[in-house]
Amino acid sequence: MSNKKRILLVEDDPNFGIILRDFLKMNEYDVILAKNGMEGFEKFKKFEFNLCILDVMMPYKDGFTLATEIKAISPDMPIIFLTAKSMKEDVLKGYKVGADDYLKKPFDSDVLLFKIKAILKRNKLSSVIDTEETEFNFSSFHFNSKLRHLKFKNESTVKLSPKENMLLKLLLIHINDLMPRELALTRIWHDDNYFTSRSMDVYIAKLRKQLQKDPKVSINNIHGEGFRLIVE
Amino acid sequence: MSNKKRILLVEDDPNFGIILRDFLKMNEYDVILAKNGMEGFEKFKKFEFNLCILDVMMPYKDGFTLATEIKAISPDMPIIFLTAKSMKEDVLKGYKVGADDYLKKPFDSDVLLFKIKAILKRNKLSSVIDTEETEFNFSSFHFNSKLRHLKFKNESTVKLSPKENMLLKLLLIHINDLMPRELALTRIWHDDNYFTSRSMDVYIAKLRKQLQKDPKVSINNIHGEGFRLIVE
DNA sequence: TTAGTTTTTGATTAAATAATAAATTTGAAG
DNA sequence: CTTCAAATTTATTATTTAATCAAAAACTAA
Repeated sequence: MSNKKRILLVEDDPNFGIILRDFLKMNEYDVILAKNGMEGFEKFKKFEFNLCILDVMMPYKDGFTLATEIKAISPDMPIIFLTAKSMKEDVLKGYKVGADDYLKKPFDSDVLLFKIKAILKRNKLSSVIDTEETEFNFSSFHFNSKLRHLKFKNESTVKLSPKENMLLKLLLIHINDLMPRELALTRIWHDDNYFTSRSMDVYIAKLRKQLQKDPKVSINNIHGEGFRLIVE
Repeated sequence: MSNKKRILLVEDDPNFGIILRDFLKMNEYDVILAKNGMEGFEKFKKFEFNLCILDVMMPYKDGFTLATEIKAISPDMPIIFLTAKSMKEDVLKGYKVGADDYLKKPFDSDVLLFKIKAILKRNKLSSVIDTEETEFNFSSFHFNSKLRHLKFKNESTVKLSPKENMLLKLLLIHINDLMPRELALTRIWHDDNYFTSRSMDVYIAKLRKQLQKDPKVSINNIHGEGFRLIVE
């Protein structure tokens, strides 16, 4: 499992975009590149990111508009803008939209790396007190996703691995409803291929082993679609 | 009582310093102006601030040195550097020292206001996990983090080293809950790499040795996440 | 300076987690 | 009913993270 930080890079100049993507990859980041605001927003919704680097001037949808849409979904998503211009209006507009930082092209790549590091560092810390739901009760189970603990009735607590934990959480968010395969694969494995799909099946099996303690709880497969956590 | 945010402004050019101070005051900030690094550090120790704005090039003590001293006392104090130069080395040095942002003179005052606003906003959150508490009682232990004393029942008091002390305090703030590795590494070691992480493990072992006196107290690892001080 | 303490470093071992492979079973479509 | 893709399961291997230990280095106070 890689716990590299994940960056969404949206840049319409293909040459610059690809070289920047490769540079960031060399520095231990997982990077998804999109070539305009439209595509960037699709990628943003599909995968999970720790940081977005957005070019300001792009066809179809500019960086500011995209940033606004991203912030509507994830208000705390850190955003760095890249721009050729450095006009006051643009800088201010960027800060209004909630930019964490600003880089004027051409920029020094080491400076970019430091900005990324600094921003990710403070975001990690603020997540300590984040408001995300961590406690779930369903049937006779109690589940704490921060501590990765699953407890059945008054039996001793079972520790879940990170992947088991995330998968159970995703299933619970969709409780009694379809949790699409694709969703888990893109959110947890950040990829959707034969092997990650097999891997996910292994984890479904592991969760089933835990959940079968309670006859009222089960994970159903919906052939070709995904899974459903059923609680009577 | 005024709940204005308090800013320490350190700037050696008196004309520029005074006009900047007045501009910030007009914008509802309480500003203390110091005219060099030496005086800035005195003022910093004397008063309490929410943000520091430091000129880089100053006589007696430059901005970087001052920032380092400030960070030694208040690791989370937000700092904005002002500089005439915008050389790569300076920018990088600033980020290494822990700058939150950087402004090249001459800068636009509205941009500065936005940066201040953005930085104070995100720092408000992280201050939630700051605590002034110095006395902790847990199970049969009594811990005084100011004196760095740990006492078990009526055994003689054990003196903790500074690092042991800070680590125990962080664990206690998160008692029975996850204390993320990264939190301790950034708060105590100010860096997050292989070696600081090893060092932290050594200190966890040292604390465990002390805490094992009480069977009701233990430090659990949560693989890949951090540690948990458990008190039954 | 020196002795004592604290901290870092680096190697080694152990434990936890994840990926992969393969054999088998299930389900849907024609 | 047959066939093929999808899902399940178990076993094995690989990777990542943590614990431990001891020596070296850095620091501190007399």
